[in-house]
Parts: sequence; C-alpha cells; structure tokens
Amino acid sequence: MRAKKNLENALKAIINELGLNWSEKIVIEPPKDKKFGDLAVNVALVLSKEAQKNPRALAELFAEKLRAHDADITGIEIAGPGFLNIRYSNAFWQNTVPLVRGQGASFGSSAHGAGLKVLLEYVSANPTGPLHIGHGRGAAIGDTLARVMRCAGYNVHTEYYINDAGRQMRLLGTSIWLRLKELAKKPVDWPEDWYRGEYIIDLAQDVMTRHPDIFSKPEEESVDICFEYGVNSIMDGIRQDLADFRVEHQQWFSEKSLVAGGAVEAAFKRLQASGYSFEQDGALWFRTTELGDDKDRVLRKSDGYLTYFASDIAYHNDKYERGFDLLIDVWGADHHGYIPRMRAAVNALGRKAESFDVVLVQLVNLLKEGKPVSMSTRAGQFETLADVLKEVGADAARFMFMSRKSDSPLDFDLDLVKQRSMDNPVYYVQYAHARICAIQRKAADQGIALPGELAPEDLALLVEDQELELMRLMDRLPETVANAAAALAPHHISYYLTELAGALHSYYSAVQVLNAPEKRLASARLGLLAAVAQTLRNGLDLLGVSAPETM
RNA sequence: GCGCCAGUAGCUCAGCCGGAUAGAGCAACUGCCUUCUAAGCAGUAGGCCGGGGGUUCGAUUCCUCCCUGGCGCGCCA
Repeated sequence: MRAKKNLENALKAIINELGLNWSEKIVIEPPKDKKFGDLAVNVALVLSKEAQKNPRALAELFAEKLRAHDADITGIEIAGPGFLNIRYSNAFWQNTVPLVRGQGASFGSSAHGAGLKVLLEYVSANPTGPLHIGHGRGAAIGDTLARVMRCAGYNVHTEYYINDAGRQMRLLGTSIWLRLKELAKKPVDWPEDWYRGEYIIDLAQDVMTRHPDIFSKPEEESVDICFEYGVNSIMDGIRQDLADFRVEHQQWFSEKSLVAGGAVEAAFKRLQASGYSFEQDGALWFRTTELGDDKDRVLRKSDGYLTYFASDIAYHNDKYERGFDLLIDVWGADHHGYIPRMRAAVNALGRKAESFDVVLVQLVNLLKEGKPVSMSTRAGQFETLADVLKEVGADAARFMFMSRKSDSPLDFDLDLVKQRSMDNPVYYVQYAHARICAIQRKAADQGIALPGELAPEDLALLVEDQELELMRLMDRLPETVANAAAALAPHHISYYLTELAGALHSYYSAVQVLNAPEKRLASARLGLLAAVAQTLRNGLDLLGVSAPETM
C-alpha cells in the first residue's frame, strides 16, 4: 500500500507538471514476474491514442523524473509498450516491519470506503429448518465481507431478515400440527406440501410436552401454537449454528414486525405515487416490466395475502430510510431471477441503481467420499451446517468457503476438508503462523528477547531475497483488503494469505533465525517474523479463522 | 424458448475495469529431515485460456454468434 501510494503520488505530480491528465486506468500493480521489479505501471495510458503508438520517449521522460522525485526508487526499467518497472530500495521495504508492528491488529485497514454506510444482509434463511451447508457458504461470505469492508473503512451494519410471515410459515405450523396428531395416534390427512424432516417430529414432541391440552383447543389456535413454537425454536437453533460458525449479525429483522408496523402499506403508497402499481384480477400488481423486468409482479394476491416480494420491497425501503447509502444482499444463486424485479423496486422507490448490489452465491455440492449428499429441506434429507462443523471445524469450513469466488459452484468434500494437507490450504496458512510462534517460544527459552522497535541499522541487516519478499507482501495487505471490499470479493484474502504463508515457509527453509551468524541479525529476524505473524493473524481474522500458536 | 453463472495444465481453481514469457495447489517425476515444527522447502514436466468472428498497436480479459455444464423463469418464499 505504501509502495503503491508512493508511486501513485509521484506519478500524479509528474503528470500534473507535464500538463497531462491522470487516468483512472493507470494501474499500479506487482509485476507478473518478480524479476521485473517491485511494481509495474503503464504510463502510456496518459497519452492520446496516436501517441500511444510510440510511448518509449514518454516512458523515458517519466523514468528520469521519477528518479529525481523519489529517492526510494532505486531502479527503473523501461519495458514493453510504456511499461515502467520500478524497484524500491531495501530501506523502503524494511520500513514495513516497524509499520506493521506499530499498527498491530489494525494493520491492513484503510480509509478506502470513506465511511460509506453499508447495510449487508446475509443468510436470511427461512426459519423452516436448520441451516444446511449452502447457507453456510452464504454465511461465511457475508460475515467475511462485513469484516473486510469494515477493515477497508466502510461503515457496515449486518442483518438477518427473518421471513416469519407468509405461506411457508403457515406450512411449518401445519407440518408440526400434523406430526403432533400423528404422535397422538389421530388420523392424519397428509397434504402434498409439507416439511417432512425429522426435526419436525422433535418439535411436535416438544409442543406436546408444553401444551398437553392442545387437542382441546380449536384447530386454528393449535396450528398457531405449533407455528410460534416452531419458529422460535428453529431460530434459536439458527442463531446457535451461526454463533458456532463465528458468523455475526448485528440485527435480526422480522418480516412480521415490518408488516405489523405498516411499512408495507407505506411502500405501496410510494409505488402508487410513482405510478407503477395497478389492480387486476383482484390483485395488486407492480409494473416492473417498465423497469427492466420481463414480467409484471404481484404485490397483494387476490386472496388478500402479501407476496414475499411486497414485504421485501418494504424491507429495502426501510433500509434506505434508515440512511444507508449502499445495500448489499447475499443471495443463493437460485434467486438470481429475483434481481431484475428488486432492481425495478429500487428504481421505483427513487433510489440510485448503484445503491443496491447483490452477491450471488452458487451452490455447494456436499460430497462424502466423492459422492454427493442430498440437501433438500423438504425431503428432510440433508447434512446440516451444524453436522458439518462438528465434523471439520469452523476454521477449515470457513477457509474452504473462501477458496473460490462466490459465483462459481463449490464442491465441498468432507473428507478433503478434514485432511491435514495442502489439499486444504487452511493448514498451510495456520502452520506458517504456528511455525513463527515456535521460533518465538524457542527464542524465549534461549533468553533471546523479541526486540522492540528495530534501529535502522538493524533493519538494514534484513537483505535476503526471502526477507524482502515478505516485506513486499506485507505491504500489500491494505490494498488487498481495499480491493476485496470494493469488488465484494472476500476470497482475495485467502489467496493473499496462501501467498504470504508460502513466502514464510520458503524463508523458514532457507534462512536460520535463531542460529543466525550474529545476535543482532537474529534479533532483526525475530522482529521481521513478529510482523509477519501479525499480518497472518490480521488476515486470518478477516476470514474468521483462528491463528493457532501450535499445531 | 428466454435469462443468469460457469468453461483456463491430467484434477480443483486464481487471474479478467485490455498490456510483458497466462499463475497456484493437488496428482506425476528429481532432490532435501544430526540445525528454529517435513502439516514444509528446492526443482522438472505439464496450456489452440471451450470454438468461430469482431473492436484494438495489443484480447484469457471487451462485443457478437455458436457449443457444453449448472441454476432460474409462480397470485411460492
């Protein structure tokens, strides 16, 4: 980050001096191959198209000015069409060590998000059964994204929307009630649509214990009792599962409360005012086709019940009215068809299109010994998130979920995730941290103290290739976090960590720390390792993964 | 039929707001444990970046058409 910012500022000054225009297209990044230098930039982009055909002269001019501008730049190579390969001095990189150690747990953070108020909604699974592995992926992505965005300077609020109104909920109440009747050996007429899972029987049993007199009440009231108990009990389970997975929501937002509070009617009025709603066949419709959807959508059905869409519009309207600048929803990819109508709603509510974004999370294929495991809730046959966590642990599961971008399907092989090998990069990264801790313990045993702030002449001893590589990588954490936040792509963090861990392992094998030829060198290296451990911890913490001291 | 997502090394995947010789892990092969944890390291080999066309000085990246796979297309949520 420091390197990138430095170079960017220098380039801006020079471009300004030359009377040219800075272009957002000017990307400063690590070169594809380390032998090219520390950073690469293409300055040809500030030129007109015509001039870009011969960018060499300009590149030379920039090179000359950069050398004069920044004493930390020790090497500039002109390559390719307008490429400058920049090399920073060792001293520049060595300063990363005190920087990281000075910032400690906050190293990696930046002001990139400028305090933008973001509402991040994730999981929001219907309380009709326990969370399964697919919900787990959404949970891991949502929670990690929240951590990453906060670290990048966004003001993030996280929510779980509880769909405790509507048809599926009536179905839950009925399902429990029918199981209850079955338990009481009463005749049962099974409908086509009901929840068959074993947990429904458990719930029915609980209701029976708590309400022994339930059969003496009117059936409607009994179903209500079943529903109330079922929702609360299942939500308690969901909260517990998420807590075990280290997934946090700051707020649990009830759809029922939204409807009861009149928010839906208020949203309807807004749509009416903008002229997008109409009545037809006894139902209230929203003309989403005028806003890019392929069909108009029903808001209130002819039977008087609200659609899910209706209360969802009200919910999003409520989010805006609470003052959020950006709404991000994490959805399962099977809901992607829902996006156009939600965008239509955002538009009709008079909000900017960019203020609403969706992170689509593709399916998880749960595998056991290479064979798929079914996860249908209604068929009552699924591997719950809780079961998976019990089997592989939260660390391995969270890292696995962060090992792919969200919109590609993920095979989650239980046997693989349990494996303690490089098939399973979480151990690779954690092991790097544990190795540093082992050295630190050994140092303490030998009476070698972890140095405080290293003097410049001590830092200057850190000149091995692997040492400089570690410093360059550490310097990249803040921009990696900022990029991951801006792109809503939290998986970048796990790739970064794997790279940093690789550099550490490489260093560990090549260079002796405690057995270094000189005491001062050993001490300097301990200082470096303390910084690397800090960086690993900070990165792992963004993923919600622990950084063990021994393994 | 329409829409969304994907197609990159034998396998699992990064990269994609256009830029250098396309990267990583696994699997394969060769080496490295009397030295701080071998859950590791060093190295070799492995690619019409699904296919055709287009835009461009330059395309894995953008546009378009095809092919293949997944997922959606309710007065369900």
